This record gives sequence, structure tokens and C-alpha cells, in this order.
Amino acid sequence: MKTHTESEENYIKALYHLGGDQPVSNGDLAQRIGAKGSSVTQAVKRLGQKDLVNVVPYKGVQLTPQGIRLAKSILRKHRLWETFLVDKLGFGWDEVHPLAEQLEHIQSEELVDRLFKFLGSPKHDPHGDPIPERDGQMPPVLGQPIAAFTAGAEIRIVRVEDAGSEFFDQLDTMNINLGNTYKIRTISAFDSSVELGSSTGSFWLSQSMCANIYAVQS
Amino acid sequence: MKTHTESEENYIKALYHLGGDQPVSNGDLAQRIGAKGSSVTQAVKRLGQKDLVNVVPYKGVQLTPQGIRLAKSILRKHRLWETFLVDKLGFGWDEVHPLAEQLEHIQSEELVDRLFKFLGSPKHDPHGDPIPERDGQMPPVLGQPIAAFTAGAEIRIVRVEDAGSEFFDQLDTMNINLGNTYKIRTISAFDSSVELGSSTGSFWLSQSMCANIYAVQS
DNA sequence: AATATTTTTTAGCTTTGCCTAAAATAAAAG
DNA sequence: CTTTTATTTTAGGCAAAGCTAAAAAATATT
Repeated sequence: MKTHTESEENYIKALYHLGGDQPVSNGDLAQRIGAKGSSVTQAVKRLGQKDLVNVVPYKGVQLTPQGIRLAKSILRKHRLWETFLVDKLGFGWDEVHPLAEQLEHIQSEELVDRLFKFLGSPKHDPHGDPIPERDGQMPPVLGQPIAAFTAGAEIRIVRVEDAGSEFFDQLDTMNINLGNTYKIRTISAFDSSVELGSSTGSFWLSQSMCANIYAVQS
Repeated sequence: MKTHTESEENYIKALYHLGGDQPVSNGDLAQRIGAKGSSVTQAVKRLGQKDLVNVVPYKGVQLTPQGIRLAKSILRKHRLWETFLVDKLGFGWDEVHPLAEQLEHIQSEELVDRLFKFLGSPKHDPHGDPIPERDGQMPPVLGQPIAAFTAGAEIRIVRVEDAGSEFFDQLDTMNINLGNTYKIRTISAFDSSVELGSSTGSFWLSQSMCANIYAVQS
């Protein structure tokens, strides 16, 4: 497998995030990358020459199967490193993303394999997101938004969306962590906020908090 | 602290390796970096503008105190990552150098501090080389070449020089590791090779092997 | 359908970091 | 103390990756 620049890998990552295997517009890509449209046009031209994307001028850019493979391998590294940073080094889940963005570019199959084993062959990262397997297979995306359950349900938090550091701060101050179990006490008909109960008491979660927290029945 | 490019950091590292705080010639630096002299001239000019080096045209380049500080911080990261790779991921000591060369460029004080603690606040890396401390202090350089001891001495291996992968292979096949203890049985007057004895038997080490293996009296 | 607006591309410029070839300087040899 | 040799620097080029401003294409609006 060839080696790619960090910039190239960032474009591939962004394309995968925005569209998966579907075409993505120049503008959306530019916004995600944080560069101007003209820079993006050039960049995807380079990626096209390496057969990582198909470009249709004025229409959009789409990852090739090769590009998808690369995207998944980067995502795998990103999520494994996040797992390392949280599980082994004790970082908070709000702190790990920028670090993992650096570490995901380290090139070594061997390192990834060993890291994977060292972490106990995890299927999901500290946010509950699936870690792509060696061969590109994806473990299941866990849980449903809390709003999908009905009052009385016993639930276990299995995943949170990355909705910015303030969201994570809120989770921390409310002491909400992956694996926690609650009973849904009430669902407000007025503002869709939810009252959760645990052994230590109960509290209310706003609709916007709920929207980023995923759970399973337990 | 400002942020530097990978190339810049590599020049700083090379300068520290070649000369410490002493001037280094353009040619030596070029050889070490693996670039042409003209590229080096340019590169050190850039470093000079950042006050990381002092350049005297046609004479040589010398790290400033700032440059030394940076060099040590990179070396610290390099050796901590090597320790991680060997102690935690089970890599062989011959395999870790190129990986550590990538990892040493990851930017995060916090990460380094946490890694350091996670590894048990080590003073030396898997080759026995001192790991610079946070503040730039250097732990002692351990041991003396085996040739420095006399027949009959009880020694413990504490450090090996990086003399290439064949050297490491030889150490592996002879089962020589840091911490091993031996008794010096014989020192050949003919070729300066040395006979080492342990509980499991005895064997001969060539003069060139000995030159790269350091030990202390035990 | 013709015009106005938005999006994308082109053209041309900048910096980093490498290259080769030629000129300048320092070091070594006669 | 010249002259030859080796080292270093300058000059000019190239690719990656970004930028701005202007042109072109696609979309939206009257």
C-alpha cells in the first residue's frame, strides 16, 4: 500500500464523513476541511490521479472503493488511538479528538495490529462509535436516541455523538458515562425533555442533550 | 511554545545528535538528514530566523539554548515512545526506531506527561539510553563498554548502542538482553574477544559486539 | 427564456522543502 | 604562496498545499 500525505488523508476522511460512498460537493468539502474552494479543486484533482476519488467537474467528488478502504483504515486508527488515550492514559473523552487526529496519520500496519490487541480487541471507541475491523468490516452502530424509548424503559447508555466540548462538559458535570443505566421516569409532553432515574436519584435531560445520547434497552 | 514542522524538528534532532551544543558542518548535517547540501543551507537559514540555531556561513551551524531545549523535548518523546512500543506493545528493540521517528512529532505536552506516568516514570529507554526529563535534565548515561572490565568481574548489561539491525539480530540470537548478568571469564589477548559466563553456560563475544554493549559492575 | 445569483474552476502568487548546476569560499597540496 | 581540491552557497526549478481574484458553469428567479 502506497503512502499518503497528511493533507490527502484529511480529504479522504472528510469525504467519508460527509458522503460515505456518495458524491460530495466542492463547497461542503471546503467547509469541512477549512480551506477555500479553489484549494479543494486542486486537492481532489491530485486524489483523482491516485484513483482514490472520482471527480466530475462542477458536479461532485466521490470516493472510489480504494478511497473507502483508506478512509476506514484511518478511522480505525483514529478510534483505536482514542481508546488508548482514554482507557490507558486517562484522558477525558472531550480531550482526545485533536490528539487522535495527529496519531491517526502514523503509518504502520504492525503498530495498529498490536495496539488493537493491547486494547483488548475493542469493537467500539470511548464514544461508543464502531471501530472498523482490519478487513474494513464495521461493527454495529449502537443504540437509539433516548427519545426513541418510552416512559418506564430501563436503558443503558452506549454511545454519544460528538456535539462539541460544551456537550461533553455537560455530560461530565451530570456524571453521565457510557455503561450507565437509568430508568426513564417521565417524558415531557411540553418540551420533550426526559427525566432519568438511577439508584442515586433522578434528573432531567433537555431535548438537545437527549438527541446526542444513544442507549439500548437493558 | 511555538509549533514546528516535522522537517525542522528533524534538523534540530540531527544537529543535537551530531554536535550537541557544538557547531556542525553543513556536509555532516546533509549526510545525516539524507538531503543535499543546498537544501541544508536553506533549511538552517529558516531555523536561524526562528532563533533555534546560529549560522556562520561556510563555518557551521550551532544550536541555540532554545534549539537545545527543543532537541531534548523531541528526544524525550522519541525515547518514551520507544519504551511504550517495547514494554507495552511487545515490539523488538530493533523495530521501534522508525516508528518512534513518526511518533516523536506528535504535539502535546499533556500526552507526553501522561505517557511518562503510564510507563512508570522511566529514566532510560529500552536500549538503556537516558530519557531527558521534563525540565531538560539528563539522567546518567549508564555503563562502560565491556572491554573496560577485567576478567573475573560480575557485570550487568545496562545499555546497547544502536549499531544497526544486524547487531540487534545478533543480540537476539545470543539471547542478550538489558538486565542480564554475566561473569567475565576470559579476555582474549589475541583479538580482544570476551568469554562471558552465566548460569546457563558460557559463550564468546567478538570485539565489535563488545564495543556496543555497556555494563556495570554488579 | 433571460437574467441574476451561487458555486466551481482557472489563473497566478506564496511558502516549504527538496533538487541540480554553477559560482564562491575555504582548506590542502605543491 | 599559488594552485588544486573540497565544501558551501547562490541561482533557478519543481511539487504540494494553501491563498485571492477573475472567469465559467450551474442553479434560481423573475
